[in-house]
Amino acid sequence: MKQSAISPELVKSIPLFSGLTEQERDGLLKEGRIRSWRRGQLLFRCGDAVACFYLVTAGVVQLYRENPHGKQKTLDVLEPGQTLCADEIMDACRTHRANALAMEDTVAMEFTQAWLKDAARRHGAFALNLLSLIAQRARLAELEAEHQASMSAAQLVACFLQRLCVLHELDPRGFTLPYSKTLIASRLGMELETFSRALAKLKEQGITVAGTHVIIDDLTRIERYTCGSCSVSDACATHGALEKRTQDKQARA
Amino acid sequence: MKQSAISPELVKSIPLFSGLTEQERDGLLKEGRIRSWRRGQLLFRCGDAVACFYLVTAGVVQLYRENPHGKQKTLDVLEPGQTLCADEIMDACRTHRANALAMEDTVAMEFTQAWLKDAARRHGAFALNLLSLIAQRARLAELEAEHQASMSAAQLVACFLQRLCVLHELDPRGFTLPYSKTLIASRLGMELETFSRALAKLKEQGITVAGTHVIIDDLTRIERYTCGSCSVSDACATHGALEKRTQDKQARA
DNA sequence: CGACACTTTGAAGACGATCAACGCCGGTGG
DNA sequence: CCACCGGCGTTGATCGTCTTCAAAGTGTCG
Repeated sequence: MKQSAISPELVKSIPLFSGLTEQERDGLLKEGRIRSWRRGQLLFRCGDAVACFYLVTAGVVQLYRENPHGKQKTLDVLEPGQTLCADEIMDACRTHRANALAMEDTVAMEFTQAWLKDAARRHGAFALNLLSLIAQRARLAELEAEHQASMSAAQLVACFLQRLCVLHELDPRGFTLPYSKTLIASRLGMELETFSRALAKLKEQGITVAGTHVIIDDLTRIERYTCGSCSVSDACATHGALEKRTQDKQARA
Repeated sequence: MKQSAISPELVKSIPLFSGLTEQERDGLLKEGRIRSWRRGQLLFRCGDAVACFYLVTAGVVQLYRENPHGKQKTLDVLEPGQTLCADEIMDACRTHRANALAMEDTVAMEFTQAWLKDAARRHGAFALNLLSLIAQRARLAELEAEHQASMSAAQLVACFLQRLCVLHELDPRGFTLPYSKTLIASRLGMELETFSRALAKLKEQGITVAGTHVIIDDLTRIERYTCGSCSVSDACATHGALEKRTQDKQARA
């Protein structure tokens, strides 16, 4: 196999394979099958039997679910280097819990379930990497759930924008939203109208949004969020600030 | 070590060790240290450095967190045979994300982090069991988050009671709540008052609660919840029923 | 009996969802 | 070139649900 679908740099940057020798890694990788999807196609559908483990090598994949009323909630947006279905395979549950949609033309490597389990069984390092991956995803999901429960819409949006800024290495003094507002609202689990109104409130907080252009005044304490923390307010600078403001407002009234 | 803190039956029922030989299992277990806590003591505190992996062998442990306003949210209630901190150890995060409180006099085996990682590295079966454990916990947490977001308080309570009934093998035609209402409300992420009012609404739904005594009329579709599913309404019998009722009511008005 | 923890009930308020209307823009077709 | 349309986002008004604060009820245990 002369030509690979995945660039050497991308391979090296994937934590799942760290600690393996190049031979081990390439041996594992060559068992994958390369597949492509056009923008708008589904990689799999919620309720389908879980069949494969995926490693995205190009494009963007949206994971979303619809609840009984037809409302869509976006769970995640995956970019090259990220993986799908590790948890669904390890978990006893046999069906997909979400839809996976190619938001752009997408290429991914596809592996069998047995491949994933064998790799974990055979290579101790791989098993630990996989454990770490799943545990981290679980922690983030947990943190997010706590945020949803304890923060207002405006606080959630502020958190999201700060995090976006850090994770995508955007300049806080001025950047363009990488996703549509509809998608972001869905990702944050709120209605588009609520999101829109939240943006207005943020102007007073030092976050200015006009169209798709964003300016964040104070990004000082942002690292705390990214690494997670015990207290939610510690974890999110803007959360604390807004909190205090709200209390002040109540005190005035 | 003649006397063990853990009964042979309990050991055999722990999925984490399945697929290992008895020698392997006992070899692993004997590296654990037996510790006890009195009712009301903390096993560890939110923010502490993660130090150990625990296997509860007697008693009850409450995992909870407090948010910035001092509100407590109960994350889980652990009983003998269950484990603590697997995810926190595998995850890169180095501090506990919750408090662990002994709700009764409690005994647990304590293992080092290195023990857990070595066990996963050395024993393929153990690694897969651990992956399965963490993935399942993550899935349940995700399901719960979705429930929180899409169901009313009454629906959440109904789900909880049904699940309680199944998991604790209680007789739906009449059983006593194993926890205080305050604890359950905290577990469900709602205020005690909201919980109390929700119970009243459930009377019309075939779930009668008087004091700590509960009667559930229809438990027919309960298994669907336990095994999880794509659609939330599929996953929770009462959710669907209440949903329809609400829509009917709106249609009438 | 009285103290205390736990629970219930009432009334008010905050917040987000929902419905509806409108503005903005890019594309398509006449 | 213009008219029309559809997707996207904003804004206003209303409504239901949960939280909050307050008060009263229930039970147990000394």
